Amino acid sequence: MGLEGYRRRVSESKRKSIMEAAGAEFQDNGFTHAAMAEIARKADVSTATLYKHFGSKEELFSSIIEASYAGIGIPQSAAAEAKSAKEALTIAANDYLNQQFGSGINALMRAVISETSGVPEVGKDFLKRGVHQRTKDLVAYLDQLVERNLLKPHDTKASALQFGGMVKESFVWPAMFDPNFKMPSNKDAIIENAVETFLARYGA
Amino acid sequence: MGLEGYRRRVSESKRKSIMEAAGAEFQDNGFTHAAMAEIARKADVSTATLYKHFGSKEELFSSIIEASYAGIGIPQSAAAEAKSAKEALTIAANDYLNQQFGSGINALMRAVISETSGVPEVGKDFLKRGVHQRTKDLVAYLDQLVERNLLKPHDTKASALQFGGMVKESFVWPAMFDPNFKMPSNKDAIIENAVETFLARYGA
Amino acid sequence: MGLEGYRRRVSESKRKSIMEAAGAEFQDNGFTHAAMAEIARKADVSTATLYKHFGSKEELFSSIIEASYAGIGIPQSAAAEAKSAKEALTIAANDYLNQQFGSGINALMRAVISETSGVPEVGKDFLKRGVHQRTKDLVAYLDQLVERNLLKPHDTKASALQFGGMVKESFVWPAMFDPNFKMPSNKDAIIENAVETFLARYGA
Amino acid sequence: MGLEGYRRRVSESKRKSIMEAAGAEFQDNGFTHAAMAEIARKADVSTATLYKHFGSKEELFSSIIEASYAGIGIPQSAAAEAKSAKEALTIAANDYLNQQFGSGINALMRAVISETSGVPEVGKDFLKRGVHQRTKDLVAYLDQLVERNLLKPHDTKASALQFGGMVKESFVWPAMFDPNFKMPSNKDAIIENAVETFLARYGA
DNA sequence: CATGAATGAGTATTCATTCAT
DNA sequence: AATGAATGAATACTCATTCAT
Repeated sequence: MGLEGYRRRVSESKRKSIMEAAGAEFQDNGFTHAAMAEIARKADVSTATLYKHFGSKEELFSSIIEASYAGIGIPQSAAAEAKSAKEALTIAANDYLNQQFGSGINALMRAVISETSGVPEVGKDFLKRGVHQRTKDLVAYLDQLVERNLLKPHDTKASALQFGGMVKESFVWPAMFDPNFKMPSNKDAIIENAVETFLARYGA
Repeated sequence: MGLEGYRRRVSESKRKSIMEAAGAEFQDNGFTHAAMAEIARKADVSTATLYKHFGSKEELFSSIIEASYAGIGIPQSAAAEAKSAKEALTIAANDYLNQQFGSGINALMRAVISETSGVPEVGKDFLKRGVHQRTKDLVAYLDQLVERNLLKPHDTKASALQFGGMVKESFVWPAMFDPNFKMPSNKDAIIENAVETFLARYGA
Repeated sequence: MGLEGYRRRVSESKRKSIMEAAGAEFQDNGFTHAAMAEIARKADVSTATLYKHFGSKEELFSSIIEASYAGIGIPQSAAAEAKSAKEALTIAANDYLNQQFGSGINALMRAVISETSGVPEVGKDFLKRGVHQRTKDLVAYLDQLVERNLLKPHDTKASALQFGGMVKESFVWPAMFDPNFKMPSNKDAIIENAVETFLARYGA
Repeated sequence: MGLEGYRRRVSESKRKSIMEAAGAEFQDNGFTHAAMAEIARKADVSTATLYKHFGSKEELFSSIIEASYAGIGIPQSAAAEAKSAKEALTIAANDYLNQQFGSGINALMRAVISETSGVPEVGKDFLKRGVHQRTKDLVAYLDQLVERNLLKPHDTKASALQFGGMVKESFVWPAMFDPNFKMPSNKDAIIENAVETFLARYGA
């Protein structure tokens, strides 16, 4: 019984270090230019071990993408606790951006977009499980605010896209074209401004 | 004299056919997976001729990108002629989307984003001469509307980004992840909704 | 005592299942393309156990080849009991072909031939213990027929090769180049014809 | 016009050296263990040039096989000029063996047999265009001898196989299992013996 | 000026064998 | 004695770019 446990521990540790190495490599070089040998080297395993864990480069990439979804989402409790719609929306925007910029998701998005011509499923999958899922989270978040009468009743599916679009435009979009993009110093002002436009129409 | 003229014409005709071939190839396959040999074949020239005209794949790509900017922009006259801010904004949004989807710019954007890790200049250049330029156009457009008192005086640099973000979110962003993305049937409603949110804050 | 016996039985049973799995794999895929991991999987043992029993792929292959010799040979009694040389030779030819096609020897022969460049000993061994041995059997068989005055006295070492060659030419040789080779419908006629040519010279 | 001619000459010379190198490599190592990089090295070209000439390893192999057929066959004139059936058959057997052993066909046959499990078409093709073709040549040869009344009228399709089988048995068959197989010193006696058995039945 | 054959560097994947438990 | 995870060496094929004519 110690044997199995030992093996599992070792195996999981290797798997983890592979995923870390692969995440870094894919973020740095995109899918096509990432090299399996380099990932193996970074993870300190042989290429054969790499292939034992992940049957192909595509499979490894998918795992990385999938892992990047995990733990993402706006904590819905924030909507319940915020004192005002403005506060709630500011929190949501900041959470979103922190996740986007903190977990290398920007770079992964670029990698996914790169492969979209060649392997459309990857892009569609990402859209569904990543992008759309986050929008749904935001919709639920807004629904709470409506329920608390902090926002007017309205089509939150549409307004969530508007709010998301306004926030992305100044941060995520430029980051797609510039890997060295840094958060602008007036980040808070931009967010506040977007919140105000949103509230001008949907505020209670 | 006549000889030179002949040569120039031949050369320009080759250059043109190369650019057409390259544009198609880059749109179809992205930068990395586009093959110089295939571009030469499509353009009916030798690879050596290709390299006589464009020193490298990157240079050829940049030329394609640059050409894609030309003829792009919202006709500013529309702002002057529109009867209402609503009409003007609706026209602007539609013009933007028609250009984006009609000239293969979506596919080129994906290609640019793909190469951003490897060749950051291309991305920055695109951002500056493509994305930002179009935003500036929109700012000028909004300024006209302010001047005509169809919009409140306000920071049009900020509001242009908000309007652009709301429009892109539902159309351009999904297209980045799905090369087969088609305009949704409720396109007009989405645009109208964005316009209304915009006017809720900035309308005169 | 009981423990040892148990262990031996288990070990022998594993060895047997390994050999069965290996035989099938080598026949299907030849030596080079047979995979040790697949043999282990089929035999339901670990690769390490496989290597405990057979030190290397070559050794395992040799064991398979060796086992394929066992039980092969023309029952010499047939020569004593046959009423005529014709009958005896027909029986010999049929026995030979039944063994060749019935025990997967054709496929193993292909496998041996494949490895002859890389591992010449395997080929030589097969030649000596397989091919030549069967010729010797046939020589002894013919000698009996000579002794019974059903054949003229003659150099049976030479004539055995001639008879074997005539039989192989139409059956074994094509099977070497075609793994799906099926016995032709006129098999009996071909054998009879070979027997007659043989008897034209060596018949009593 | 000199340009095209020059290029063709260079190209053909490269192609020739590739085929020589490939022939040697395939003969030495069989198909699977032959390495494209090694062939390129031997031929003093880059691997890319190799692939310009031959699209894949399989294609290269097929070309080698095909080339090995060319120039093979018994000169039919020998049948017309020989004074006796014995002389004609002896010539035929010797021609056959000289070609078989002189042009590396033995080694190529081993290579073909090796790939038969994995790629059955290669084996079938070889059987049809190599083995069967040579048998047909022999049939035509025998038919001439029948016409000249040096052989009895008979089924030459069947007898050709018998003669071929007797000759192969002592020379080609052992060579399949032993790459270092050398012609035995009593080669002439073996051939003579086969001829005599043949003539015992089919001689005029 | 145009050609296209040649280059060489770069990469995903497989498999016999070993070794810590 | 048995396991199965880990190894590392080996290999076909592609593509941007150059150069002799």
